Formats: sequence, C-alpha cells, structure tokens
Amino acid sequence: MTDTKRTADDRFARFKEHLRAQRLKSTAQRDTIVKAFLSSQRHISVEELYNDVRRLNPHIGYATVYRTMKLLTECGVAAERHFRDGEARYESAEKKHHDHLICESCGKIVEFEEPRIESLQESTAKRLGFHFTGHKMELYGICRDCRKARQVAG
Amino acid sequence: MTDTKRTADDRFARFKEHLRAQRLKSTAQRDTIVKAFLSSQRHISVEELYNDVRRLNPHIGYATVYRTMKLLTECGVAAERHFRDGEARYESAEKKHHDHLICESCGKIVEFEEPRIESLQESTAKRLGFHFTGHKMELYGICRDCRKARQVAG
DNA sequence: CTCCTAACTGATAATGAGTTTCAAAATCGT
DNA sequence: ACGATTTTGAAACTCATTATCAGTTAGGAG
Repeated sequence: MTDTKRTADDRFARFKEHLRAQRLKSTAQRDTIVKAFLSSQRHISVEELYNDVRRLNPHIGYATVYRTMKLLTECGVAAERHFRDGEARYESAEKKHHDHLICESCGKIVEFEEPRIESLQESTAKRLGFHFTGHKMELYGICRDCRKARQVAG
Repeated sequence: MTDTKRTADDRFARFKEHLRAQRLKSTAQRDTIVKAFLSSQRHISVEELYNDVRRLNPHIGYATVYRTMKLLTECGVAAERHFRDGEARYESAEKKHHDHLICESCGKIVEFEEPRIESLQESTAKRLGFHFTGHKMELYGICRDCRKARQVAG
C-alpha cells in the first residue's frame, strides 16, 4: 500500500470520526465527495471538485459539495484558501503550516515555509502592540518556465 | 493651508489630469465622489463612501461610485485592498508601499513597513526559481486595547 | 453660441460565488 | 421496523460588483 493511499485512508477515517462525534450522518454522497477530494490534486476549487464528483455520481448537487467541504474543513482534513481569483480552493490540511508562491503567468502554485518570515511578522506585530495570531500571505512572481517561454516568444 | 488640504488638492488635480489624458469628461458627480473620498478616513469601503456621497448629493447612484473609484485606482490616486470581510476598501495611494496589521477583535487597521520581511520574501521566491513581483500580506492579531478590555471583562 | 457625438448617469438587471430554504428521502438509535 | 433527526437536490436567495440601456450632459467643431 502506498503512502498516499494510507494517508488518504487516515483522513477518511478522521472525517467519519467527526461525523460520529457530531452525531451527523454518513451518506453515500458525503463518502463520494470526500473520496474525490482525497484523490484530487492540491488546491482544488469547488467547481473542479464538483466536476470530479459528477463523474462518480451525476445526481450529487452543488450545494452538497459546498456543505461537505465545510465539514471537511471543520474536522481539519481540508483547509480553505483564497487566492486572487476569488473562488475558494481547498488543500489537504495534513501538512504543517506553509505559504504559497504563485506564478502570475501560468498560475502554478508552489508551497514553501520560511520561519524567518514568520518570526519577523511576530516581532513586527509585538512592536505595534498586538498579540500576533496569524497572517495571510501569498507571494507572486514569474516562474522559471514562464520566463523561458517568454524569451523564446520575444 | 494644511498639508492634508494641499495633498488632497494635488490628488484632485491628478484625477482631473487623468480625465483629460483619457478624453473622459468632468462631471459634478465625479467631483463630488472624489472630494468625498479625499476627505474620508483611510480604508473606506464603497458602502461607507456611498453614504458620505449621498449626504452631499442624494441623487448619485451606487454604480457611479464604483465607476469613479475604478478611475481613481487607474490614475494612482486610490489603491484597492481586499481584507477578510470580503468587500473592497480603498486607501490613498500616495504613501509608499506598506502592509497591514488588523485586530481580529475590533477591526482596527494599522499600517507598517518591514523591509526585512520584503527582502526575505524576495530571496525565498528566487530560491524557488521565481522572479518576485509582489505579495499579498496581512498580519492578524489582538490589539493592546482589546487585550485590556478582555482582562477587565474576564 | 449652437450642434453633435461620444461619454456619462441612474435605475435596474445580471453576474458569480456561496448559502439558505423546503419538501421529500435517508440514516440510525431504540 | 419505527420515527425523530439529518440530509439531499433544486431552486431561491445573498452580497458585492458589473453590465445594460435609455435618457442626459460635456465639450470640441464650426
């Protein structure tokens, strides 16, 4: 069994556990949506997920996808992100804290951690009299591939 | 004449210049909206601005406020910001680059600059093969006043 | 100053992401 | 298997913002 498969199973179990703890019900729709999410690529939008889900069961509605992603976010299996395009994107919340670097040309999203930035943010907040609780941070740039493509084109 | 008044005049002139350059027309509505914006507090929302404008001229419509803020943004007099609450807020674009620290309890917005953060961001992007073009960054925390109030209440 | 045309305005409709409503259907503890 | 409680899908509704459109206005040519 692959690592990917095993962690997907773990997260699915965590979701089921959340339902039980909250006295919510297990349904075929929820299972389908969660499995589609867990086997999707990172940073999927609701629309993209809905399209995946529809392939598995065309009767599942848009609202149910939204509702299920909310549940997944509540139980810590998914994390909601808002980048520039205005629609929410979801990623697995397994990994530790990280931020995103986004290519303005092709939309590629790269994840990174930089503790030195975090610690400067914390000290900046403290300097201004705040107890630091978190941040929203995305870096934007042009990735190597797009720079190359541009040189060829230009 | 105060400094505030003088820079407001400058910005108004810059707006008028933009209209001329783009062969757009000067109208009483635009003048009213721009003056209301220039005499408003920082980080004003469209709704707040609309309310201010209505006091000066109740016949000006919502759409015209939106349209005029777009013009002000285009000519560099205003800058659009998107914080967590989902509605756009506008600030004067006169000042040099800065970021925002927002109190999660009372909503207070403090501006700051921290070149050391910017330079770490730039080097992080470079390390990942990107040409850094910009960022979106907001810090969140609890301000001193809210912490005090909480102690008293608790 | 008067005409004329392109630009502008305000009301309203439309958009798009996301949420709520509601009647019918499904779950699950007893 | 019963029956209260949840859940579902479709459709209606938000909320911020943008587009449409018919009527109005600015401002340059003459």
